[in-house]
Amino acid sequence: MQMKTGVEQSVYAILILNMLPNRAILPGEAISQQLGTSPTYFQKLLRKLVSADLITSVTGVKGGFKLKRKPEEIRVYDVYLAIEGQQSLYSPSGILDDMLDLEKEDECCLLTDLMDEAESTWKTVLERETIKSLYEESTNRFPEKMEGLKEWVRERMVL
Amino acid sequence: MQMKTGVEQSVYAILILNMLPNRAILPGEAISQQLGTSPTYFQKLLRKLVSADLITSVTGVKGGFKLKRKPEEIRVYDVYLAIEGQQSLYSPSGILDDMLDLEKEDECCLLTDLMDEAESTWKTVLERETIKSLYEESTNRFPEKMEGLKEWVRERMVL
DNA sequence: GTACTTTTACTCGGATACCGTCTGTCCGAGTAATTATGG
DNA sequence: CCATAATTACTCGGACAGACGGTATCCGAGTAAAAGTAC
Repeated sequence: MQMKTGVEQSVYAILILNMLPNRAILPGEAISQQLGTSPTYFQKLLRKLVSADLITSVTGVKGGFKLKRKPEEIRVYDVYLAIEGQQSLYSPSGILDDMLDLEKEDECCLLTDLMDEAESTWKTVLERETIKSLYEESTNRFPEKMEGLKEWVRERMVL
Repeated sequence: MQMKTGVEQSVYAILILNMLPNRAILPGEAISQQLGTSPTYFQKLLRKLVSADLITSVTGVKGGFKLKRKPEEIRVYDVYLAIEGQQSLYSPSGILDDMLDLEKEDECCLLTDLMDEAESTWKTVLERETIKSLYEESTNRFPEKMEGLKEWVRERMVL
């Protein structure tokens, strides 16, 4: 039970896209280069983020990606959902129903309520943090390093 | 990112072992039969529960398993730990360190704090519920069915 | 009837195979800006 | 100089290969109760 590595990559990718000036765009390969991940696989992650309406894509020459929402409206949980999907961490298998020989309408899983609640509190924490808050935190901790990254973005962006 | 099915099986297995009278023992195969799972794989789960000090085993003829602790001292989280292991759900990959070109002592992951906190609250919920509380809940909801199961256990137990 | 041996029914733990999912690669198609070409 | 065609640099989405972990099976070894055997 481990979170996919794609979630972390996606968060940082969005953090980079957040450095773009208005209407500017960054090609996917530039981002994957900065992240140091495999370009082809990273493209698949980007498409998931597009499907989830977190970023927009522009096709053709001078194409690329940019944020679709304001950074304060992109929660870490949104990124998680986009990459991992919305299925819950626990899926009951109905063992208890067989053991107790329960009818259809009585079907139950003692653990479901508990697990759902646990996952819900977990989710709540991930909903608190947004790209904006992450961005501010990192610029506070590493102002000059982040400025350098921003500079890099400006060199690679188009439009 | 899905919880292993073994966690649910283990919880129900312990729930069954909780029906044993004092000093009685139940062979692993009887349990797996009741759960309707593959006997060989289920044995591996049982051994994990033994290693985690949740249950004790008796070898030889008339051998089997029984609870090692009182049901109120076995939390769902203990079972989870025994099966899934104690590794955290999120493991940072250090991408940000490379991006910002951080030194060793500055190494950081913006997401670690958040993820750790999320997992912590999740854990807390799983620590609340114990085998005892699950057992009481199920006997309240299905008193006669649970009594039937208890009867089955008495037929299969040894010693 | 007692001491000893054999059988039996379990757990223990390793080796191994299967299978689904995550990771990663490749390719053809679509798209739009840029460049080349022809009049 | 303008219209059109070809090239280029991207995204899109599917097909597919490899790695890894969870699931599942098998087997030999250890253990202790029970059953069998010898005297």
